[in-house]
Amino acid sequence: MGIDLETQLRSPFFDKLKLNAPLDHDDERALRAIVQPLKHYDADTDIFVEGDTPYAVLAIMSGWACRYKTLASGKRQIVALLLPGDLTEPFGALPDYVDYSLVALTSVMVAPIAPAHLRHLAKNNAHLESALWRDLLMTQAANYERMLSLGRRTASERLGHLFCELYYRLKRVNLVADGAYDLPMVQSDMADLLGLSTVHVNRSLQELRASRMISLIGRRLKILDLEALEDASFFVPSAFNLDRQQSLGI
Amino acid sequence: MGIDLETQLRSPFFDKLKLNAPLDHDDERALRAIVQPLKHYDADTDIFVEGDTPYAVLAIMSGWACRYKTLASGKRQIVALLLPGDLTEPFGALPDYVDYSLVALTSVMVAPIAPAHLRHLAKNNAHLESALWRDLLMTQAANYERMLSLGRRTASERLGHLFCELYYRLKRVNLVADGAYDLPMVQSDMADLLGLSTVHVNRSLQELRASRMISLIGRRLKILDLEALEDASFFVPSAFNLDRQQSLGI
DNA sequence: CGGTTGCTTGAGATCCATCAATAGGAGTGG
DNA sequence: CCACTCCTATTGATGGATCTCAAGCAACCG
Repeated sequence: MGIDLETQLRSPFFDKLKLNAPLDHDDERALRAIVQPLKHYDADTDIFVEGDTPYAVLAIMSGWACRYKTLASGKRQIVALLLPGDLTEPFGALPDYVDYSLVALTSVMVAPIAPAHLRHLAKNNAHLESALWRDLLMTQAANYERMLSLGRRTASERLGHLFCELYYRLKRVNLVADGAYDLPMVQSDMADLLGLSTVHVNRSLQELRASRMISLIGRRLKILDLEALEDASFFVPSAFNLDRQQSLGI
Repeated sequence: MGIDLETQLRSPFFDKLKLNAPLDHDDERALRAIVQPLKHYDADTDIFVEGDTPYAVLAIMSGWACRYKTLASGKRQIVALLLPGDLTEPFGALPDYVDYSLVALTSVMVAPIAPAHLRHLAKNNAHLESALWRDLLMTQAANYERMLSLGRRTASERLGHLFCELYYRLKRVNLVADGAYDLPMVQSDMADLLGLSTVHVNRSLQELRASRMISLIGRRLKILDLEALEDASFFVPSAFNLDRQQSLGI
């Protein structure tokens, strides 16, 4: 219950929930009470792998992680990017075993939470319940958008769309400054996320740079012309912003 | 409360939930009590379209529907197939508006359910709660598999994988007889689902027929060699069967 | 019957993958 | 501080998977 934990929990996870429903200090305290001691994972280490039984739902406190699946042929597909504030699983349940792997893309701090505790909390706190469901719906919406990218967008559209998505998701948790954010992925990661080859990611990246919509130097991505990028990649911000009202559909 | 409604609700939706947790007649009755009058949609009619506010979570009682998104360029991507027993949305929440459309692929009967009622029911019935969450996890698993297909499987692998997926999903609700099931999709639907062109779906279909793994005549698909088809399309049944135990991960 | 819808086939174009090689850091050890 | 290695980014050349365009054909239907 020290300042340390409080500071860390206050950060992205609770902040993001607060965008979904009016939560006050009591809600925050209730949530904090069920968080287990934070855990740390080094970059490029597995959090769990295919076949594991997850020990808790993890709230990402800092750093990036991703969920991926592999084919027997060796091909890899990243199916979700987990950013600060994200939950690794739906808040109310844990599978007995997972059919995918979770890996830390950077050094990561996570807050393990027992889904049974979260469900219990939600049962007695309508605002929190609403916020958690809303978060789940947004995650689903992002999944559908990714399918649309994989199935129907061209390579540079996929890249552009990804950068827009990250822009909005990171802005929600205050990780965007001056239109720029850290992008701790190598090109082969982007390839596995977007269903492309590394070489082609490289070339598409150059297109986006050439048309002056983004700059990517080191691990820093800057969006130079958001509107143009959105148009070019068929990005619709509203597809991610489900939180128009506070109601939860009776 | 007539026999009619009882018979229909007993069918796929409740049956599928029963596979996830031990539910008895009382659970069934409680569930039936919150179902609103069934609604019917003709084939090829919209259930709702982008921008609509959904009036309820719909349990598909019979027939097929699908969720799709479109790009400004006109390209279409089906992001989910909704089969008998499926819920159109996560059981606990409804978005204020949807960024996709829902269309009936065949004549469809749906049971509208208010998520607030479903949540309330779940709060007082641990088995039902468990079954609903488990169902949600399975839906998620199917989504991840679809991403893997779209990103990393070849055309005929995608088709083969789809037929395996449908085989297992339909078997759960007793819609498979003698290794065969009705497939009420035209080739352009499959194309939009798998991120391919209609022409290429046609050609890949011929490959699968030539290798004697399936037969597709009229709207009836028969799996001739399940094992071969699974191997050829990197299908892993366990990726869809999350229901190994009855626990729900504390 | 004419019209529509879905399936099939051919030919050519395009996007993207694969293979292979080079180059630029960043770290490491001597 | 240099030699070495590893990792990532980059570039070129080639091939292949898939798309697009276009046409023909069968089944169905009012």
